[in-house]
Amino acid sequence: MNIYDISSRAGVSIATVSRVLNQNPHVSAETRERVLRVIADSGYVPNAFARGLGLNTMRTIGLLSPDASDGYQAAALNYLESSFREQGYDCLLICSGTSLAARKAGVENLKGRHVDGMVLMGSSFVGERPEENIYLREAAEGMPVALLNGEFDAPGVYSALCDDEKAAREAVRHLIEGGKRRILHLYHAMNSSGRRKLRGYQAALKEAGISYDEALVRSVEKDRKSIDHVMKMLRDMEAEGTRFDAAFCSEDILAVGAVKYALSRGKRIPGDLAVVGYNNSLLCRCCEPEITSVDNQLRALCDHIVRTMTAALEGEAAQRSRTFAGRLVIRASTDGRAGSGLNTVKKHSQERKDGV
Amino acid sequence: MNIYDISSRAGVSIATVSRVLNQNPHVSAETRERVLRVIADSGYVPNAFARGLGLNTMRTIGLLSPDASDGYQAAALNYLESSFREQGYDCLLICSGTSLAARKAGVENLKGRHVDGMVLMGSSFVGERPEENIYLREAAEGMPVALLNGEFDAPGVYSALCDDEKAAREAVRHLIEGGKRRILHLYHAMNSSGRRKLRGYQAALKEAGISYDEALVRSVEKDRKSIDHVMKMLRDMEAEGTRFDAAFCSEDILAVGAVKYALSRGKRIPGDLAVVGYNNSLLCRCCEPEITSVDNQLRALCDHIVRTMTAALEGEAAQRSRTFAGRLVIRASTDGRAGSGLNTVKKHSQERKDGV
DNA sequence: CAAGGTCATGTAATTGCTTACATGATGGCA
DNA sequence: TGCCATCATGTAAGCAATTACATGACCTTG
Repeated sequence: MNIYDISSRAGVSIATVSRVLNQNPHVSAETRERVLRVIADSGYVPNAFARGLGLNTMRTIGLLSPDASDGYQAAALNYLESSFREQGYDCLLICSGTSLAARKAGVENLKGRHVDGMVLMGSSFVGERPEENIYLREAAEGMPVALLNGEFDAPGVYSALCDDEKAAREAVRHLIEGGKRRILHLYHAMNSSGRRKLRGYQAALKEAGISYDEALVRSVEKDRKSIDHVMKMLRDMEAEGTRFDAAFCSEDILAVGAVKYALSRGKRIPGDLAVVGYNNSLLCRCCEPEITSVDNQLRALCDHIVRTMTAALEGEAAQRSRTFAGRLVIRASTDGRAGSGLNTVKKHSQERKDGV
Repeated sequence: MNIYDISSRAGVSIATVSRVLNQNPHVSAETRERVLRVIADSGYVPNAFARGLGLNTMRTIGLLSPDASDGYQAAALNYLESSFREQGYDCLLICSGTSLAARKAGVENLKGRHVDGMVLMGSSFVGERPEENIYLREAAEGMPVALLNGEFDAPGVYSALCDDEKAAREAVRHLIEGGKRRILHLYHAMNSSGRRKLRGYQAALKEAGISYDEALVRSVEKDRKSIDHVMKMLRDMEAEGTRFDAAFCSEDILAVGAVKYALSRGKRIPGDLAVVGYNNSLLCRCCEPEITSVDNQLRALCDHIVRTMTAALEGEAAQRSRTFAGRLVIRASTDGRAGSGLNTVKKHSQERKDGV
């Protein structure tokens, strides 16, 4: 069943059928109706590949997620896909895994698929070494590339990110204001966002006159075992004589581990150990006490990416990069007075704008 | 840059270039190498649309997820995509939303895209009314359709599902063995899986000689507000004089709400209120006490779907439907002795096989 | 040495659309 | 009435691959 079948059944040429399919106004109402009836009767669906070949686009965006099962990326995925579809673009998904080689293969896969643009999710796409920035060739060749939570200044590369440094500084400052001095920083990856968080952590310590102690900064894998890993690590640290009274974590799941550790040792929260997470995911509400966390404005980041990507695809000028301020959502893990459901939003700092 | 450019630069015909691209053995080693070098130098990438037009496939599977931000569907998505890609299929993602109209539009979108097959995620795709089974036309027209956690007996429809009825019966039996008699059933959707769970709940009550009380069966929206909704609902129920000593929930997030309710009222868990969730998601481990939950073998379901889908696409015979047994993972919310990390697996029932 | 087989390579048809350009009908207006 | 603008419609040339079939070189073998 193709456009020729429809044209002969309707007694018109294929050009007319095509016009009907594409809402071209140069068709009489009568003819249009007849063609539409034939199409409906026959269950004809235009061949998308042929259309793509002629137009050189199938209106597809590639989404590359190192780990779509992660709550944060899943939420982003869901929101990005819906938004792009609203704009008439469908999304091809690649869950690459986190290794550089796998992510690179993902980018090449998307290129081979001739997607119109691609969105790379997560801060691991901005590397310090040039070979880590695996999308630059594609961007240079004219395919718009958007980074969610990463920033790279190059033509064709668009990005939206949270001001993690500032958010981290505020989070750690909040712990210090609660009287904490020995503050752990548990992180899961020292990628671009991880580096920004670390800088914020260090800045907050510095402004409070607390010296930076490398022994308090530890990395933990982020997966289903993270809770147990964190518990074990903190137990070992205390056994070795390392003291701490708070934890600033780069991910909510690590914060859950810290809370569970405190509970397992009979420590009071936040009295003996105050805990801050990052991403303000569902997990924060599930813990008891509930966990203070940084909301990094995922919706706003995604909105910006969809806007700039569609603008770029339609040849309009688009702001290359935009930074959004995080919000510290204060809960019981840092504030004994905070009851369930009565979350306080600490800061709502102004947005900063960059690029064009 | 197309196959003609490559062929003229390499001094061969387009057929030879095509042969090199497709690993056709009828090319001399020397020629092959020359062509590959030209391709590498020029950065040529074959046009996927033209290829798709000729072959009438772009090796794409459509994944339709009503809500990809849900932890369960996200995990399925991630695993399905990786597995399909290993088999040489890329995935087009549609996050439709849950309404029937939206899901139907999603199916039609995928059909228009000419995907090779589609996977519909979630039990809402099996309806009691015929018009709810929105994929039957596509299946009849020859596109394989796979249902994750749903079952429908028709040619071209493949499915993998958890024996929710049995799993629910075991879960409720476990509560009864713990001495509970007034067992709530909190559910989020009365779709095919919801109906199976309800039947299991009723069966367990019946075999224990406990009469079924409709007042204990309540529905709750599943979203970020679910915790608060459940808390409020249970508070109201108790205020109205409804008594209960356990809760069997169709989703982990609802179980979290039940646990939080108990904590907020100073009730002991599991003494005053025992709680069972469903899906064995990360949330179960975050709560304190940790939550007993049904693991419905997502990996196995996904594996079966990938296997049958690829078999169907390659024209091989494939088992149409397969049911997997759930596993009850016992934690502290039903068993005071269960410590963190020391989870017990209650049952590991045999699998049942159906269809061909 | 001729016939025939093997193998690398080329030619050209095919896939199903979009669209620039051609055509022809109709109607208004001088 | 004749000319031209307008508009519906048709013709045919792309788009960039795959692949059936043709060709011709070379080798084997009777």
